[in-house]
Amino acid sequence: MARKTSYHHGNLRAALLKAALEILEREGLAGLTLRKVAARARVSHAAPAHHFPTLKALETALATIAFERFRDAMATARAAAANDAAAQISAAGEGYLTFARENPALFRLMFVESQLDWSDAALKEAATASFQQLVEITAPFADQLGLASEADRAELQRLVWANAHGFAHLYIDGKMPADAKAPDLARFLMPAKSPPRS
Amino acid sequence: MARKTSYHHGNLRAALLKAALEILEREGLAGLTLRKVAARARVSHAAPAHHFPTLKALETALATIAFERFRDAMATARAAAANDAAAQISAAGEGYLTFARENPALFRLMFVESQLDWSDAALKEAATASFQQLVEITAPFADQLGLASEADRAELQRLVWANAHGFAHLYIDGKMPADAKAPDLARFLMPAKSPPRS
DNA sequence: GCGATATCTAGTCACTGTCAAGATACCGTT
DNA sequence: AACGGTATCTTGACAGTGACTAGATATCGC
Repeated sequence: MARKTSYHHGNLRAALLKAALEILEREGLAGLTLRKVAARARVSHAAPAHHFPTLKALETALATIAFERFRDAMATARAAAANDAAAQISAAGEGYLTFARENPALFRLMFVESQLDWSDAALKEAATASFQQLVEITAPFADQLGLASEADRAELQRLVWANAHGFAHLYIDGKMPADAKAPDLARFLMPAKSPPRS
Repeated sequence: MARKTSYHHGNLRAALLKAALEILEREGLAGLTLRKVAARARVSHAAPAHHFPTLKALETALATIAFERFRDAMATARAAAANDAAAQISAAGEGYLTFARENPALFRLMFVESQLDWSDAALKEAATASFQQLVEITAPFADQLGLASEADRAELQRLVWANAHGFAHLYIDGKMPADAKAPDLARFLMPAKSPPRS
């Protein structure tokens, strides 16, 4: 129950996270400060300390939420796509990019290692669950390409991830035209199905 | 002439850049502050202002230097490789990754758009020269793959870049095992020459 | 109902980037 | 050769930051 009476907020932790997400969206990663978060939650500058002892702790909690949304974005895109290896690869890539495009500040926060506390169990779990999406779609893709050895399958795994991750980064850094689409790996790797010969 | 006499430094601008690069290497991007740079150059905290009116200006100058080294890293790797499309693609990717691995803080600085002044001509030129390396190697690669349309060639271009960029980012963020190698695009896209069938 | 504890406020500290004012050395003109 | 203008550097200040301490207030267990 959010109480207006005073002093005790009711659910300050949630309110701080909400305020932080709003600031992140409006001002970007550089604009995120503990004091602004506190002010936006109508609370003194030292109030967050009890819920998030340090800025890094707040950012870690934010990243955990972000990884959950990130996973959902990929899962939603996959669910809307056909259930074959190529379509799933493309869909997951789309989900990856969509999340980055709609939440550039969050995306950056998630992937600047030194800024987060990776000893936090919740963060590790959320991140692992996200990346698991990529593992799931790569296996049938590798089968279809006839990759047998673990080394080859691992390399394909890295390729799938690097492609999605790299394009997302380049896109939010303004290095790609606004209407550029993510490279479709399936299209290049499975020429038998849809050869890029235009 | 670096003069020790006092007051006038001699070549403070260069000394500041040198100090900044050292701090970047030792303490990472978050540890880079104007005051630390000034202190390391044995100069008062406001001395940098005349050479770099703002922190962003210093970072822009650093990024310009970084892009030049970045281009050199790729050029060196390419020069040491065979002169065929596949080898050049792999070599450029190696150079890309090597630079990121050896200069993670610089690499991050180069690719956080909001932190740099992209209206700066020198920065834009250095960055363009770097990316030109990728354009050069992609053309013969596209020829060899039989890609004719501009759309297909552009998509291959994005794929080459995204793969290198994404792997580099994931690597310096600790998302890849220390001994992981960058995915070899040529190996996957030209199965006739070296099929990944292990 | 009452005390222990969780939660929040107020004040402070060192550090940051930036600005203003003044001191010092250099450089071109005469 | 001297002198004035200018570029360079120092000192001092200000607001904003994360983090810490001490104290005020509300909630919860008993």
